[in-house]
Amino acid sequence: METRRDVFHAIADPTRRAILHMLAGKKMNLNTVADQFDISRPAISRHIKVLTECGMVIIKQEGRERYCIANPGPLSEVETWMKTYKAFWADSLDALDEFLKKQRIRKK
Amino acid sequence: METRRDVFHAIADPTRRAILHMLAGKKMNLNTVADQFDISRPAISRHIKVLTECGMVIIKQEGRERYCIANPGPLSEVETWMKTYKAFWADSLDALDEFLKKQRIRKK
DNA sequence: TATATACGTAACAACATTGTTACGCAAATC
DNA sequence: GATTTGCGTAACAATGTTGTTACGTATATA
Repeated sequence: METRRDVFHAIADPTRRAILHMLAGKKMNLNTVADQFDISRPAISRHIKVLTECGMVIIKQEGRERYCIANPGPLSEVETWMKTYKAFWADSLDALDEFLKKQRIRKK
Repeated sequence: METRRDVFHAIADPTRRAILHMLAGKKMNLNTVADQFDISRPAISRHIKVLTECGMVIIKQEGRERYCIANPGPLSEVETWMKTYKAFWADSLDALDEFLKKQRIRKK
């Protein structure tokens, strides 16, 4: 049991994915982001904090404004993880296939 | 605030990723999986339940044994999600680039 | 200088997650 | 039939997460 703040954890939350969605293509400041959601600004603030902690969002301070800029970079970790096991999983899929075939036969 | 049991949530936990790692390439029954971890069998049981709920693991009952088979299929959702925003994120990267350039200039 | 704006953050409540032990039940084995 | 094995699950404690309101602080503006 420990606090986990990596990319996998960051993108696990639908609100955070929605925030990333909004930031994709245009930088926005926090209040503009918060206006699009029904939840409070502090809640959004902490979601964005989680995103910055794993590098998915970078904050650009400009006077009293803080622009949020999406950074897909850390997603490569997720991509790598998926790629790494795809070859192994192919074997699993064989086993799964075999299993499903047997099931189909049983149902006949 | 709601219970979320999708692929994103499933792979967010390192223990579950480790379980998927173990299952990649060979089906195993629950006790065999649990033996590899320091945490209790019921805990593993529930992790696997989360994985089955999102389709990442499929259970093949054989007598009193229940083989766990990894299924990478649902990961396509993650892949699709990443691909969808890559084009948009390119723009974000431009903004990020610009920001970093300005920072570099400032530091001179 | 007074005020509005754009945040961060502390303090709290509600709920989710993750672990534990204890128990139950069905399949295999004796 | 009694025991062992493989597993699910209930009940509980500890901790994490996510939301809220209330407040503080720095920057822009009147």
